[in-house]
Amino acid sequence: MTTPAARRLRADAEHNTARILAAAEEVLAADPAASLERIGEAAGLTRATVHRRFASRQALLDALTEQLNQRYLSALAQSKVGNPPPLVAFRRLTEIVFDLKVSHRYAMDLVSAQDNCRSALSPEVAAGLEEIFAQLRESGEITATSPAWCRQVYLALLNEVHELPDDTTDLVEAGRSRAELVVRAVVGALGGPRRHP
Amino acid sequence: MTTPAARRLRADAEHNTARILAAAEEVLAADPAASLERIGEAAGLTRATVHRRFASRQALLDALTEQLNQRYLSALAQSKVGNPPPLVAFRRLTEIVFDLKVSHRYAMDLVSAQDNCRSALSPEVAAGLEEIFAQLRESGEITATSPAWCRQVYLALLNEVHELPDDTTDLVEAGRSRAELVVRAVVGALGGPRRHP
DNA sequence: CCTAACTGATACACACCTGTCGCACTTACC
DNA sequence: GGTAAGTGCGACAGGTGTGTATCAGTTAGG
Repeated sequence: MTTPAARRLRADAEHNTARILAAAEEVLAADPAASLERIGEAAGLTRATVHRRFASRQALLDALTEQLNQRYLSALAQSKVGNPPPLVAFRRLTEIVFDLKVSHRYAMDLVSAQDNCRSALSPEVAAGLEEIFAQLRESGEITATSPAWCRQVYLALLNEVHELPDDTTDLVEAGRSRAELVVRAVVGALGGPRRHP
Repeated sequence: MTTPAARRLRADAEHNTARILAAAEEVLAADPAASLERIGEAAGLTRATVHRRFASRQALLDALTEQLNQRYLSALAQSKVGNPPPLVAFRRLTEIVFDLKVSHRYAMDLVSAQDNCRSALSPEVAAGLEEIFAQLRESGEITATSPAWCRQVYLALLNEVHELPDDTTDLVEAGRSRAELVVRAVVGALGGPRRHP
């Protein structure tokens, strides 16, 4: 419903909707309470045009979350090409999603922030993540069983690594990328080498 | 500066400031954009009175963060009585802070949400946490070295456990409290039994 | 090239929040 | 019990964001 698509938009109009979404992501990441005026300005458009593409502020936000869910799905698909071992797939996914975190910070916060015990994460994405963690568990990488717990820990640590200051002493220690740091932390948090006898 | 204290308030007035703070926590936790009117209403007071106690909305928010920082300090002190081993102190701290998370959810989000790479967490609290993690590292419980990383991972996982749905399958598995779950996850994430050779 | 689609500009109505008064009334506290 | 402090009520001014509408000008696309 976010994209009525009753009739196809003209090419430039469709291009502008993309610019609005990009501008919204950029502006709202800096200030979640930014007005539609500032978003339009950042997109090089007028507030009126923003309203023409998105009936309300909420509609714009919904479009942002939908866009992010699409990229999530794409990331999940990409991580599974070639049927790699679970840990490799997980690492691939983390690298892609980490880039998403950089370019879609606000949308990710929006999706994670549930209003009433309800996450905006699409069921398909949730299922994809659940599958990843199920495979990690089957191959003995983790021991945690609750899909919700695995998912939340993953997204939370991803978030923290992204907001980590630039004195990356821990990264130097590990000598790897930030994605690798996330993978290790998540695996550790979810019971890597099971420690309770 | 949050509490001018030029002259002591009358007893009932001071009592009302506490009610305002409590109401603010409750209302803002449900809706971070709630108006001062609704906060006053929840406190059984008028908006005018809220303005009398707190010059501006920002002043009220500052008072909330200051209050939370005080409770943080208290929690840190409580966790260290009797000079327990680091892991025990850490577990105690987690239990207390977990209760804080329940009763001061909005304030904790407020403190964690840095506006410009700047956390509202008081330096004293940050130092206290750093000390805890330093002791955990010295006793071999964790391997991570960056204080910021440890702190962020800790608060993030605490947050996720709190927002965990009620189907606590993982808790049943562990057979322990939620605080115990946090402790294990944090220790695991921060390199419990060091895994890289 | 010509029409339909799209945009910019502007204005309006509406709603909400903030901050500040002033005044009558109630309450705490010496 | 009397005084000063505190509160409720109402009102006002100022600001900001939202959503809608109109109209003239520009651009895409058959």
